[in-house]
Amino acid sequence: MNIGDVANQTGLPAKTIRYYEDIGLVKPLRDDNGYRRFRSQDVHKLNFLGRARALGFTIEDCRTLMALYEDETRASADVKKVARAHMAQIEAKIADLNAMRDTLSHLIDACAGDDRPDCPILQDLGGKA
Amino acid sequence: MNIGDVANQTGLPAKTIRYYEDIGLVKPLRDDNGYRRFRSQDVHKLNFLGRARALGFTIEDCRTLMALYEDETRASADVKKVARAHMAQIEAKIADLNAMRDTLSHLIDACAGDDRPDCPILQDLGGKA
DNA sequence: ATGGGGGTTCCAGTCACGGGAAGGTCAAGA
DNA sequence: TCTTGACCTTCCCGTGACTGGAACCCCCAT
Repeated sequence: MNIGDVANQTGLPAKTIRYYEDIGLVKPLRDDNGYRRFRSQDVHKLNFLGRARALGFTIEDCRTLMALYEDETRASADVKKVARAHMAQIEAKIADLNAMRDTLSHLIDACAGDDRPDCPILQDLGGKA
Repeated sequence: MNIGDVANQTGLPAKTIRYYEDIGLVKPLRDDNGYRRFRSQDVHKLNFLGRARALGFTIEDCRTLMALYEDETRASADVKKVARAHMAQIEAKIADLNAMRDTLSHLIDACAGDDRPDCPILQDLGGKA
């Protein structure tokens, strides 16, 4: 399979696939004309990567997870540890965003949103007073 | 005030303050020795920027908000519009993160986390089967 | 004169790609 | 056979909002 077919199958942009090769996540073969030739195991890896990325894992996490995936003697505890650390990050981010949303929500509610200049949003940003 | 004092007062790193000058958000004066000299209005602006950034507004949003802040003839509707657009982005991100968290949570719960290799997390990433 | 704690500029790196240029390759149709 | 157009290749730059670090200047106290 050429890169375009793989892009179609996996839903990953060709650019992304080339990038993943660049950083050593996949190692497709090469045809005589220089085109990348992807075996089914390459496609499988790319699907794995796509799913892991969709769950928000960093590339480095993906590298780790892939290594565990291919290591038959892994301990599931190691996988779980990576996943838990990642979930902690996600939850921290959610908490941050929720705080922002709450503040913004209050400010937006308090703002008339008409053609007059008075604006509690700007007042707050300007240091309240 | 020199940049270090301003950094202390605003809580912004000196690097960030220089960056903000670079991109034209603040325009401190210069002493003869080349040092930046910040007036109180500069400090005020930087505090404004710090708060806006803490609410997650992009730098471009900050630029817009600052312009509105300094425009006495602004309409609060314009401010509200910016804030609402930003809140929509935040909510979209929260939704994404919640979806990830839910999926991750399930997978983590299903994983024994012991020294055996069987792992539903990797199974899922590998395409379930 | 020396030391230390300011300040300055500029360059490179972050993260995970995306855009676009310049050019090679291939299969199909006129 | 020639040409068209859809592929593919590499390479370099840009993204956002900084952060780290090098190399250097300035000022005050000892």
